[in-house]
Amino acid sequence: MTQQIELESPRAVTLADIAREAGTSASTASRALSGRGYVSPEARDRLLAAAERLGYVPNASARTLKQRRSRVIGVVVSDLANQFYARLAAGVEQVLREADYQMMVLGDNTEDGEEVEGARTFLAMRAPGVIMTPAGSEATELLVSQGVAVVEVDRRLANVPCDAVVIDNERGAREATAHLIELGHRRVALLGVDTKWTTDAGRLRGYESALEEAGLRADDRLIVRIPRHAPDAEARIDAMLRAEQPTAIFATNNRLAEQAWRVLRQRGLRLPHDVSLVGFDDVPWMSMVEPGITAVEQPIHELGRQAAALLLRRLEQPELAPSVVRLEPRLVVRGSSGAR
Amino acid sequence: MTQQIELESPRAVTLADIAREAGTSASTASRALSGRGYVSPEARDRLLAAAERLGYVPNASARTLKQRRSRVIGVVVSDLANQFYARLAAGVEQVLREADYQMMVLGDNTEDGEEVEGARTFLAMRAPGVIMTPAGSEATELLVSQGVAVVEVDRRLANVPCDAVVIDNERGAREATAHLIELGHRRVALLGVDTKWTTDAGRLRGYESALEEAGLRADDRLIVRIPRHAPDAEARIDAMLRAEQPTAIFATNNRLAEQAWRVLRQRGLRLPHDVSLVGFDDVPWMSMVEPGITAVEQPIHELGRQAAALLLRRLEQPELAPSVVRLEPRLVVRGSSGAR
DNA sequence: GAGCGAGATGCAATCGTTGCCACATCGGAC
DNA sequence: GTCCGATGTGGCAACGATTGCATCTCGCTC
Repeated sequence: MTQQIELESPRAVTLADIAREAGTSASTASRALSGRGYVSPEARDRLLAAAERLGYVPNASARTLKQRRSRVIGVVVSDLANQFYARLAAGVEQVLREADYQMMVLGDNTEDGEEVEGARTFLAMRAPGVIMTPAGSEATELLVSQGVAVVEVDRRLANVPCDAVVIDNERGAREATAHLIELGHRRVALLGVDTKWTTDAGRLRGYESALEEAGLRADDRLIVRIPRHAPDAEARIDAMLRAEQPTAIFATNNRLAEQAWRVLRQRGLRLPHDVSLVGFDDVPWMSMVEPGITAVEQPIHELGRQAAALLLRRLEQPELAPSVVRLEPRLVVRGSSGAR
Repeated sequence: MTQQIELESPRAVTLADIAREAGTSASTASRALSGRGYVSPEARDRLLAAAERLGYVPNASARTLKQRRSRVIGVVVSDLANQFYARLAAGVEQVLREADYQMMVLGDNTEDGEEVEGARTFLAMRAPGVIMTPAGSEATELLVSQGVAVVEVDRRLANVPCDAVVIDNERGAREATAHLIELGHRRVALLGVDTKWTTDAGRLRGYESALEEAGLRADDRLIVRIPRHAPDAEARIDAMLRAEQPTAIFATNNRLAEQAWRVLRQRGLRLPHDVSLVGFDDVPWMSMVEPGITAVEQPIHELGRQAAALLLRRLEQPELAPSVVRLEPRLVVRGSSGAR
């Protein structure tokens, strides 16, 4: 209870301290603790004991400075509060941790400049690699030009060669749309994001190709592209519903699905009786609401794990040709999609 | 298209490089870029231009090594994939970013040792401060003993004095329980976590005191304490429901609420007709299911923001007495709680 | 015209770790 | 008895930014 708290933070224990304690030089201490180079068993034991006794914690900055690269992997996601990105980050962390790397997350690259800012931060820290869900190509290019390994995940935007892990968006969207068409729907609205991301493009393509296969024409008025963070997203969805009277909606991400769902509820429209709804990206609430929401399930955790694994592989073999891993989504049919 | 990619990563630009470029010494370059000390306007301009031209990125490790502290704040949360922690981290990041600090998240301190491991990582990086939702007291104590500022958030576990930001759990739980009692419930079950965390203790206390105020006795058989990550959580809840036939359930976190909800649905029990349900921590699905779940809403984002703000304050004024900020929760009544 | 302080700059040391190099020792091979 | 390779160890110079101190030049004051 009368525990004495040191107000002056004691200067941290250094290699020199434990070397002195064990009666060796700092070089030998370094070798003993890092396991590189020759050290006699006796010296090693003494040094390890001394390190333990003094509570030695190696100074990461000094090591990074000397070795010119750290063990911190940068991770940039668009929005940590969105379950998609949070689960992705969790997957990445698992694998990195096993390989004894640290993960440094920047959780919000919504504003364009921030992403480049983040890249600069990772350069400053001499991170050997960065994993990101890119918002633009600039950051990736900067990093790659400085010799940092980059893995793009979920979408691809870079104009320079780099590894990537993505979902087969086109196929997922095609299956979702085909499912609605099979149920008899002919007026299927698409809610998309107004970006140049490959996710959106792929999902749009899948939608269009499903229509085409069924001999239907895509109708531009049924396609709503909403900017990220648009405050009037729900109003736009509502307006389209009123104007176009689609019999089904395909929402291409979990946010849009939620917004569409809220609009439908507010309007008193019944799922699937009045309108059918299919989402892309299955999140927990979709299996909890009544009826459940039919959705394209993505292996998000695996997406993160693979991205980390790919990055680690590249760090070991920098000369490898860039590879793109494509993971398959899966349509989960629930009650929100019904026959017309 | 024929873009040449440098395979040998060019050694990064250093202060010495831009000093040479501008015809000054490295010292002057340092002063110009950091804004500390005298530099003539002309020299400054030349140096800034040179830095810009060469794409200078300061080496964070060198700076940290020399200054003996970094600008990285460690953040440790229990489970990034849980919306509670993800939103907390998002709040923290916002404030840190404004103050030009980096956030380093460790997203999973479920296993006891990992937390201490994380603390060691932050020590190695010479992080000036750490924010965490502690799982044990060891990590905090280690950090504090080494002069690192620590803010505990959501719960308090340390045996050493440190700042904290918490929710008034007792009050939230009391209100939730009182609400059920007012509706006529006499057999209110409590689903808690089997830990020594102050969150659980506070919520349990609130529950008990509400019962007491109403002249009721807490019945141990109605109190289920489930270990974190117990695989049989739903089975236990189910067993208690069958054995004790409570008329209402108070689930003290969002996971337990979800699990209870699933059990009720599976059993075909109707909310609130057969059983009432109130949760602690309002997450999106609770307002989406039908009926909506009555829940104690916590200002999570604010919790994160305050924790970061408190940490920043302490970094500026290390001598300040530790303070504990208590934020107020709010009961949101929805359809899942009804009259007995 | 001596003295002083503000303005501006560079030198050199330092932060803690690593790794190259030189040196020492010893057993064994020729 | 050399010579050699395998072991072990310590010295020393980096890595790149910062900073206390010394230095130097002005412009002023008295």
